This record gives sequence, structure tokens and C-alpha cells, in this order.
Amino acid sequence: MNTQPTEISLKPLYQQVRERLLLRLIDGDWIAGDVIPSEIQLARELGVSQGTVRKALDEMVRDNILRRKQGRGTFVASSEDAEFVFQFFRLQPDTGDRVMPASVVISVRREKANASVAQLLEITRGTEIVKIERVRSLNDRPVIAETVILVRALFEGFPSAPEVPNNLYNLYAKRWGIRIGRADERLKAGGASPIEAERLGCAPNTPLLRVERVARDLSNRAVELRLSNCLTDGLHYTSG
Amino acid sequence: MNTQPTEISLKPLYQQVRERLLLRLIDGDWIAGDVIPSEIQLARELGVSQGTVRKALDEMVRDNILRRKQGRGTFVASSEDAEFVFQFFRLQPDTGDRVMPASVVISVRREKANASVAQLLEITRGTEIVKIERVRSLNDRPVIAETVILVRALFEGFPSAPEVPNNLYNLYAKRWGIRIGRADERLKAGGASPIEAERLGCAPNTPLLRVERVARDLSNRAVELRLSNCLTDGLHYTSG
DNA sequence: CAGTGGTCTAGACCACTAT
DNA sequence: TAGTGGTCTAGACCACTGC
Repeated sequence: MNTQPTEISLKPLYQQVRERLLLRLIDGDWIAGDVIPSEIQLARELGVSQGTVRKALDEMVRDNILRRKQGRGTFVASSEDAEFVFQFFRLQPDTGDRVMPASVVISVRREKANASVAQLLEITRGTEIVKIERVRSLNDRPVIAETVILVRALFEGFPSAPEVPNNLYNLYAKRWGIRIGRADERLKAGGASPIEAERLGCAPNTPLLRVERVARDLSNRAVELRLSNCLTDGLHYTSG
Repeated sequence: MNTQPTEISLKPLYQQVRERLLLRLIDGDWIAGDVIPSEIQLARELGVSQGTVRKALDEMVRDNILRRKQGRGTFVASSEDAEFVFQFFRLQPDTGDRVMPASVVISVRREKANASVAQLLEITRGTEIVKIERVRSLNDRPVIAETVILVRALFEGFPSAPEVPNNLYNLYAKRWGIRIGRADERLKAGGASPIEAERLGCAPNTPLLRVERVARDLSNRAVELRLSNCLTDGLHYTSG
């Protein structure tokens, strides 16, 4: 049978399927927690074989966009799931427990992107941003002094400090339909500044683990820059 | 056709294929850089379909054990390849280049495992170990003070300091047939000790990125513990 | 029971590599 | 040209879920 679509196609069919499914996710046809149609239905809809759909879904599962549940169906991964949260939150007690962090927001401000922020978020210098400062705690102990920077145009009406929830990625998804799919991180060590020391209740110059994260949505657009400065006595960052 | 092997099998066929291929790698039937038999040959040898062999190979490629080259064949990943090296060496200049580190070995000693080393290497306390101390440089600048700890019984006749090469994983593979397949890392920040400060040419208490790595061979046995203490000005550790 | 994903087979054609 | 992996199809049976 003819395996070629009517037009000349540069990419393999299963990648085209993946992209079409991604578009439907981005458009909000399916939201977090939903079951998507079965492989056989998708195959019929898209005019390809079940095997091709399967290969596309396999990739999306590998990328944590979807989750399979045998006998039940394929689901859109939810930003409320522990698995999703810990995909990005990698600081944990040395004992190995996974503890959900709590957050206290210090400030939410409008600013303009300086050169380095602009470069990392792939925007032009001077673009309006939202800057959130908060302190995150594990087991009631403040351990992360964090700055979150967003492209303001993508997050219209961002709430003021008291209304900012703990799970930001869940907020992005629910409020603006922005799903974080990928995050690239760079780690360094550095001494705590006086402000960080005060927020974390440690001495100035205490060595902190500094994590610089650029988070991207499903269409691979940089939407958030996050600088996390972590105390690491009794805690560690898990790599891999 | 009957898809069941003669015996009752708990695991899927493709996982059994994967395990059989892994055994042949561990036994040294194929060594780094070799082409392994084609999918169709393996399928015939093992009495399964090409699709099943393919699924097993896919997993092994994903785990960086094999590499495919279209039109040429499937190869055993080599510990000399840049891709293999940078799978584990994740400290790089902020400019984004990938630079091969150089190493100067300070000492190679025999010791006995203390409680914490024993726990991480999954051996009993007091087991003989080899402890290698070295300093690694990027662009001629010393940036990592490193301690490597090996289970001595697995590395009989480990060379003395002047004969220790830069690429240890290549040495393990060539000399003892031990291939590193996985490494789990924990990261922390800490101030440089006087010894570290001297080795790295920095002030004592300079914040260092401390990476604790447990490396495992293809049968998932912990074989190496590595503590890397890194200067991170102008450099960063890449996560993911 | 019907429907889902999970595994497995068999066979086709394509793109790339080597000779 | 022959051989390799890469893609795609079609159809089978299994294991698990929920009604």
C-alpha cells in the first residue's frame, strides 16, 4: 500500500503524527489527565497504521508528555502528578525520601529583561518580564532562595504575591495552557549573598548550589528562567 | 506461529533477547567498536523475528551500549568516543564548548572501605579498595580535585600513579573488560578544604560543586565511586 | 464481556554505505 | 549491486481494566 501522504514529506510519518498530536495538545483539545483516543482510533483518523501511531506515542511517553496505562488507555501527563513534579524538582534529603516543597512568595514584580535574561529566554533586551522571588522549604526548613522570570506577554494577568500557588507549572497549564515539556539546567556552586543568607537563615558566603533552568513549552519555546539557590547540607540534587 | 519459547517465560521475548546480547557483551564476544551481527542474522540465531531483535537493540541504543549507523550496521559503543566520554563528563565552559579534560594523578593507594564507601559500593566494610587521587584540568587550568575509589578485587594489578591514563573507563574496559553502563550522581555545594584549595589553586572555603558518582557495569554492579570537587567560575555542570 | 495497550510476527519498500 | 538499518503496514494473540 502507498505509505506516502499526498504531498512530498521530508519527515517520517510517525514524526508527522507526533507533531499533529502535539498541536492538539497545544490547542487544548486534550488537557492534563484526559484519556486520548485509542491507538486504533487515532490510526483511523490519521490514515496511518496502528504501528505508526504507536511509535509516535512511544516518543511522547518517553518525553513525559503522555502516560500509558495498560487496559485503560493513554493519558495526558498532569502537572499535578508526583512524577511530573519530581521530573523537575530534584532536590531531596540524603535519606532518599521524596518530599514535596512548600513555598513562600516574597515578591512579584514587573521588570524589563537585561541582556543575560534576554539571551536565555530568547527574547530581545528590554522585553517586559515578571520576576517572582520566593523561598522554598523542605520539612519546614527554608532551603531554596529562588527567582523565577517569565516573559510577561505569555502570562497576562499574573497574580500578585499572596495568590501565587506553590506549583507554578500547574498554574501555567491551567491558566494559560502552557505546558512545560523540557527544562535545561546548568549547575554551579557559589557563596550565599547577604540577601540569600537572610532568606535561608544561613551565614553569608555559605556555599550554595546554584541551578539555572530554562524551561520550554511543548513547542520548545523558552518561557521561564529559574534561578534556584540551594542549601545542600543534608540535601542533594539528583542528576540523570 | 507459536511465540512462546519452549520453557515458560516470565519476561517478554525482547527483554530476554536483550539479556542474551548483554551476556555476550559482558563475556567479551564483542568488544568496543565492533560491528555486531545484523538484525536479520540475530533474529535467525535466536529464533525470533527481526522486529523483536529490533526492539531489544532499540533499548540498548537508548542506554548508550550500542550505536546504529544506517547502511553500515550496529556497533558496540566505545569508551574512546567523544559521545561516551561526555555522557559522563558534564563539566563544561560557560561558552558551551566541549573540552576534553586532562588529568594529573597524585596518588594511587590501597585502603579498606569505611562504612560510607562500603554502603555506596554495596560491599562489606573493610573490603580492600583502590583509591586514586587526581586533579583534572580544562584548557590547562586545574578545576577538579577528584577521588576515585574502586573495589580492588575487580581491578587486579591496578597501575601505579605514573601509569594511570586519563580515560579511566577506557582502561577498565580494555584491561578488565568492565564496561560502565550507568552512573548515578548526587550534587552538593561545599567550601574547599585546605588540600582541595592547594590542588585547585584557589582560596580555602571557595564554594565547590561536589559530585558523588556511583558507576555501574553492564550487569548493574557498583564498581566505582567517584567524588569530584569542581571549581565553577566560568564553568558549569550540565544536567539532563 | 469488550476495549485498551503490550508483545510478536511477516513482509514490504526506502535511504544509506560499501564495493 | 548487495547488505544494512529506518520506516511502515497488517494482523495475531496476550494481559489488564472496567462494566
